[in-house]
Amino acid sequence: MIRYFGQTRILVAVDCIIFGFDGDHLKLLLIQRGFEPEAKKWSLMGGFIQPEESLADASNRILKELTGLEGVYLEQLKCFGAPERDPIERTIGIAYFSLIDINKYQKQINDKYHAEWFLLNEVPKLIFDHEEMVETAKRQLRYKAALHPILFELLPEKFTIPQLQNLYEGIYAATFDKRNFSRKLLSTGLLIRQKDKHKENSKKGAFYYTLNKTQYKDKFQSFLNFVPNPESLIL
Amino acid sequence: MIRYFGQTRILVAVDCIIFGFDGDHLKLLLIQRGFEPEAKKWSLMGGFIQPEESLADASNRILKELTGLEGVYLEQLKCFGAPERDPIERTIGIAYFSLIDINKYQKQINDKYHAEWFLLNEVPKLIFDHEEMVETAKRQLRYKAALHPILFELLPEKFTIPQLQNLYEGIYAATFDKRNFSRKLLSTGLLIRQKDKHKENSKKGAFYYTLNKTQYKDKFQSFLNFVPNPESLIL
DNA sequence: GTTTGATGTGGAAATTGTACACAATTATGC
DNA sequence: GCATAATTGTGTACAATTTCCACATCAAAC
Repeated sequence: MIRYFGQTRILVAVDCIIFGFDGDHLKLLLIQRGFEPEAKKWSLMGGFIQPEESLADASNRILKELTGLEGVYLEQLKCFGAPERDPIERTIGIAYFSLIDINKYQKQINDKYHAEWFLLNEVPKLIFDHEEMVETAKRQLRYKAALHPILFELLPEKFTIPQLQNLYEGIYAATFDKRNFSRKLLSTGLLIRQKDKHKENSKKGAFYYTLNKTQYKDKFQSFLNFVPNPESLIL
Repeated sequence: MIRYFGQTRILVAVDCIIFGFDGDHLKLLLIQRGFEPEAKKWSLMGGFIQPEESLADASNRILKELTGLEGVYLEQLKCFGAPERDPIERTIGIAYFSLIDINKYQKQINDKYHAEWFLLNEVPKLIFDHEEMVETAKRQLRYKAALHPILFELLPEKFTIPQLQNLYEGIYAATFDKRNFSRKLLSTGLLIRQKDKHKENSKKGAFYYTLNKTQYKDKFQSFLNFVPNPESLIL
């Protein structure tokens, strides 16, 4: 078999930053690393890419192996390649980020796997450069969510406008006027109002909405400017 | 030396998509590949990453070795990892894209290196998945230029508003109202009007402007909405 | 001094974004 | 059963931004 001569071959890993939303707070899914070095330390979901699999295949496989998740939102984020990022051996790390509805997967994650959800501002120390990856992912999430309806990936099928606002406010650590917020969201045509109400949070109850998936696909690439006064926020 | 056991190590290459603007048209810098396979075929600037260099170092080195360019705008674009993308041996390709002022580097590129500029819509067949890389880079350029003042990286130090508009119109294959365009650009505070005029294109001459670099750094991350009617454009 | 081709500028109308306050609902406790 | 309290849902006035549109200016070339 002919190969390129005189070049160094390197390990390539995929690391997944998995964000979830429990209705109140944004969370990050972490795992205790199962092998040395840094075994038992908290880490992103990661694994080496295999000879015959594409990057997307690898990230989906790793997500499935370590958490059981399948068919969730997964997007390539950035490639990290500092020579010393893994002390054992040079490894290129390709970061993917994923958005999921926590409740949908709560059980399987807790039961079968040793993954655990952490509040986004209570993330423990992570191995290698994983904290930098998380920071990059948070920035990307804030950036993209300001323009595109990406946050619906974090919500259950049925959700309320106050929940949605809660999510946006959490992500930008800001408060938005609810009249303007709901008008803006409704004007996108992305929401379909349901007949029933969510009654846990208030006596009056809040109408459920579902996502209009056709609109979602059509408008995903448009600039929708979900965030008011973006100049005043840190994206 | 301890290493990870039982994992496959892979070649990792960096490929640079280099855009230039000659005052009239957007162009792409290509090189004739110097080794087999596909020697003499047109290719992006690429090379394997070396054991001790970071990804950014590698892309800068490759740019310098193949074109002499240094200190230009360079941004990581995406990682391409289909198993069969290089027929000789599996190689991960990390694409970077770069924006330069053609005229500033015209001589050195032509003299010392075998690189050549192609009109963006007359790009020849490229090796491997390089055409896909170019398409991805074009999309990213259109996306980012709609929001951030990135296109100034393509212009010489002194430029005119009609040149600038020409560039935007080329990138979006659209025409913009020049009154609105110049008002919008001037309102950003990014432009400093010079005393002298560019006289080649008209009898009247057009004022030169330079970039206000302080404003440029400050506002680079803001959403500046350079593009009118973004809904009607393909980004 | 007339022609010509590109440059530079302003104002009206429409749209979008922002600020702001009060009524509706119903479980709860008295 | 009635007042309370917590949360939801909605409208209007004003400001800012975006869009649309047309004419005067300049200087080289003739």
